[in-house]
Amino acid sequence: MHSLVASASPVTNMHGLYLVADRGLSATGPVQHFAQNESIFSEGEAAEVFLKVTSGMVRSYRLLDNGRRQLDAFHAKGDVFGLEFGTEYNLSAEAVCDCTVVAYRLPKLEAQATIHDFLWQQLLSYMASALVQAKEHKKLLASRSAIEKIAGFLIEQSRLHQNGGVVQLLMSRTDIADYLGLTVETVSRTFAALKLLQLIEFSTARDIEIINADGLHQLCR
Amino acid sequence: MHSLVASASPVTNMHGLYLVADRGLSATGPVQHFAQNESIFSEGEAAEVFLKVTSGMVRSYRLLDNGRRQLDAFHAKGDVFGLEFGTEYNLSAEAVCDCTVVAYRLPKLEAQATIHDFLWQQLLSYMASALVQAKEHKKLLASRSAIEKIAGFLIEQSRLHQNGGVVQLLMSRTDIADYLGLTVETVSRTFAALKLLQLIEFSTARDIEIINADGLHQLCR
DNA sequence: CGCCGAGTTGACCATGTTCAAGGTGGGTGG
DNA sequence: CCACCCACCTTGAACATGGTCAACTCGGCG
Repeated sequence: MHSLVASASPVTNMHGLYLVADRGLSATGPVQHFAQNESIFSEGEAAEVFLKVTSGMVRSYRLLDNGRRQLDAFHAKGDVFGLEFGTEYNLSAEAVCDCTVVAYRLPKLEAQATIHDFLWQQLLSYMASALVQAKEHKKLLASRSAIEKIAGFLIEQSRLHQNGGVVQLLMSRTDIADYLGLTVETVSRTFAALKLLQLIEFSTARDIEIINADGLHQLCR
Repeated sequence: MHSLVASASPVTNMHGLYLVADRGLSATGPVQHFAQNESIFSEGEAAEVFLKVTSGMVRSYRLLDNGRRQLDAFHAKGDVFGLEFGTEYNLSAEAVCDCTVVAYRLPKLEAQATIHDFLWQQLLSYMASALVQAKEHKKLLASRSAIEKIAGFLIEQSRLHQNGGVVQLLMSRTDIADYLGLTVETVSRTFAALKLLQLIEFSTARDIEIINADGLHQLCR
């Protein structure tokens, strides 16, 4: 389903909607580079552009009054982020690792009449991708145990960053914790538990080898 | 923000997008009625139409292999649901209480060229609403304690179903539990705790009077 | 070498789940 | 009209899980 939405060639479905890839949008400038942990935009800033990841990974998050941080999403290559429906960004975005992004600007209000069908389709496609991602994330957040969340998270990541059976995690344990609503300690312990169960293997903390994919799937149901 | 998206008159924002209410869609038939707990559609069925609530409330949910149920959303009057980007519904939908809905069908593939701008805007608006709702839901699911979740849930509900300071909950404790990733027992105990803290009051389980709204807001941060 | 951030591990404690039992209220049938 | 039922809600006690606090390891880097 996700691949459908992100597909480069037009595809259709029962509702008759085409979902297409980049057409009708022009970048506002060259590709921008951001160093690890560098801020891309912050909550409350004027949302003048939206962005697409061309390499690396971006996290968008919200800081709560109580000092906790909630990660809303990880954005990998090809993902669009910062597309807002208010005048300001309602999340902050930072580079998870060194990364590059392109910025886009929508046609101005007065030019709205000239927005073409394929641009609407384009926007709709971005929204649909975001919605699918949000639903996946909700599935993880609603799990009742840490082991289900981490198993689900690893499966999610393995779909994106699989290099010959090894999943390259670009984010820190803290990032994972804030994404799943857990603490760093629990994340760490749960990775250890999965290793004990012989479902995964790892020498370095961020290169996870999936030994038993079926077992992982069983956990996250 | 939510009100912006659902607004009946066109509004604009920094990105220059109009978000509009119903235009360009025709219902496939008369308003349909569903009795409490009646199924509207099920996961896996062909997604031939999408629907809008005209009265009452609908829940969409997913059943997991382990027997648990995850509520994806409550849909109140005006909310659109069942708008899929695959050929089948990926959730099931049921009436929370007696309710009425209208069904819509998108123009067929061959007629796609005739989809007008305002229809694209319309669809985009639905997607945006769904995305905003999903983000709110994620905020609740990521909370670390039951009391934060319930407080946030009550605030969410009070924005929809406030009748003179009293929030009318249309759904059961079980529904709330499955929506927040808790057990019925915890939901019940947490309502009792909020009552003890003098933040809410209730004689019947589903008519919740909010005594101290500020206190509730403080809890969910 | 020493520092520092990231990750891990342990012990203790708070919170939520589980299992079990009891209330409560609306609806039905005698 | 009352008695009964059943679904829904509440409450209690024991237990499991994850959070908290603290110490320790590891690897990179000046």
